[in-house]
Amino acid sequence: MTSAAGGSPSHPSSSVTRPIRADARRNRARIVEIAELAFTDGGLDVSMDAIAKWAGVGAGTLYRHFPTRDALVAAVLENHQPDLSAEAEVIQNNSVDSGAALERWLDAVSRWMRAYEGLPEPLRTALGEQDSPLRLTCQEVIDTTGEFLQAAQKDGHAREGLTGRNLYLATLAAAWALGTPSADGSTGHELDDLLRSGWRVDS
Amino acid sequence: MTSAAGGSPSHPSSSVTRPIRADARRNRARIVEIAELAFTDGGLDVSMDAIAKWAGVGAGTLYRHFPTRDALVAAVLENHQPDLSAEAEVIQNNSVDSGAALERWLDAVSRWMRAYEGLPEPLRTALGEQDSPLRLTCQEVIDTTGEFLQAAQKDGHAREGLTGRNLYLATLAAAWALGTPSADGSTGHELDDLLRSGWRVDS
DNA sequence: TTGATTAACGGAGAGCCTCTCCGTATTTTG
DNA sequence: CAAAATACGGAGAGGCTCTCCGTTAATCAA
Repeated sequence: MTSAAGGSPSHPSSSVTRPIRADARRNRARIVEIAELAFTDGGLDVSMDAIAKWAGVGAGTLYRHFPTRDALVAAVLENHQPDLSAEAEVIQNNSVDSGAALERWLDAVSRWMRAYEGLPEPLRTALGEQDSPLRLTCQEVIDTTGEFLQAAQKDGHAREGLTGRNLYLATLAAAWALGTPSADGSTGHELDDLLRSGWRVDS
Repeated sequence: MTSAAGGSPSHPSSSVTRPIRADARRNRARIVEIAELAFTDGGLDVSMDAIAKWAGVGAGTLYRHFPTRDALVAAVLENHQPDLSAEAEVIQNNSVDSGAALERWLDAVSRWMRAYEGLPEPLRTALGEQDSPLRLTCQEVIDTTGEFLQAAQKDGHAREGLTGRNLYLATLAAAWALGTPSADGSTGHELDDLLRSGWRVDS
C-alpha cells in the first residue's frame, strides 16, 4: 500500500508530505525552549497550560506538538543527548581502566538523570512502556551503559550476572533517592558507595 | 492560659477535652479500612473524593480526619506497624548471624515499602519534611534498620561509614525501582545483589 | 427526660489542571 | 492571487483537591 498506484512524489525522502509549515516549526522550537526553562526552575511538574501561556501559544498548539508531557520531556532531553554522547567518548578515552570508566559514566548518567527535579519518575515508567517517547531517549543511555559494563566485566572490574539495563535502573534509583530534600553531599557519597561496593563485607 | 482559673477537669489524662464522639470514631475507622482496600488495588493515587464516597462520608469528613493524603497513608500504615515489629523480633532470634539478620530485615522492609503501589514516593519526601505524619511512621523503621546495621558492623558483616538512614534510603530506592512495570523476578534479584555487594569486583 | 451546647457531618462550589474540539487565521501551492 | 491545506487558539468539559458553612447528631446538665 505504501506506494501503490498513481502518485508521483517529488521528494523521495519525504515521500508524499509537504514540508512542515514555518510557524509550526517556530512554535515547536519555542515551546521546547520555554519548557526547558520551566523544568529547570520548577521541576517537571509545571502545569502544561502554564508552559503554553508562557510560550505564547494556545493549549491546543502545545498538545498538537506534544500529545503528552513525556513527549515534551523527551524533546527537551534530546537537545542534550549530544552532550552525553560526547561525555561518553571523553570518558572512554581518558580513563585509566574500564572499571574507572564505568564509574565515571555512571556518575555522568546520574547527573543527567537529575537535570530536572522529578525526572527520575517518568524515566522509570518509560522503562516499562514499549511506546513511550522517553523510551527511545533512554534506550541509548541504557545501551551505552551496557557497553561500559561489558568492558568492565571483561577486564574483571565488574561482577558478572549483571545487565546494563539493571545497572541503569539502579543508577536511576540512586538518582531518585538523591532528589530527597534533605539529601546532602554525604548522602550522595554513601549512595554511590553502596551502588559500587554494597553494604556487605566479605569475611 | 492552658489551665489558668476555674475549670475542674474530671479526667486528668485527657486534660480538658471531651471524649471523641462515637460517630467520629466510627467514621475514622471506616475511612482507614476503605482506604486500605482502595490503596491495595488502585495504588496510592486513588482520588480522595472517591475514597470518601466509597466510605459513605462527605469530603469534609474525610479531610477533617485526614487533612492530607499523607496523613491517611500514615494511618493505614500504622495498622500494620505491629506486624513489622514482630517480624523484626523473629529475625533477631532466628538468624545465624547479624549479617544474615540485616539481610532478612532489609528484605522485610522492602516488602513493607511495596505494600501499595506508589508508596515509595511519599515515603521519600517524608524523609525530608520534619512535620510529615509519615515521618513518625518511618522513623521507627529507620531506627530498627540502624540497630540491625550496627550489630552487623560490630561483627564485621557490614561496612563502616554507613548510616541506618542511608541504608534505609537505599532500600527505599530499590523498592521504588521494583515498582517498574516490567520489573520481573530477575530484576529484583539483581537489585538486591547490587545493594548487598555492589557492581565492583575488587581485584 | 429534655433542652442547651458542642462536635461532627456533608456536599456545594471555588480554583486548578489536563486535554479536546472546532471556528478562525496563516502558509503554501498552482 | 485564489484555493487548499495546515496550524492556531482558547473556550469549555470533566476531574481533582480542599474549604466553608448550614444542618444534624451526640453529649451534657439539670
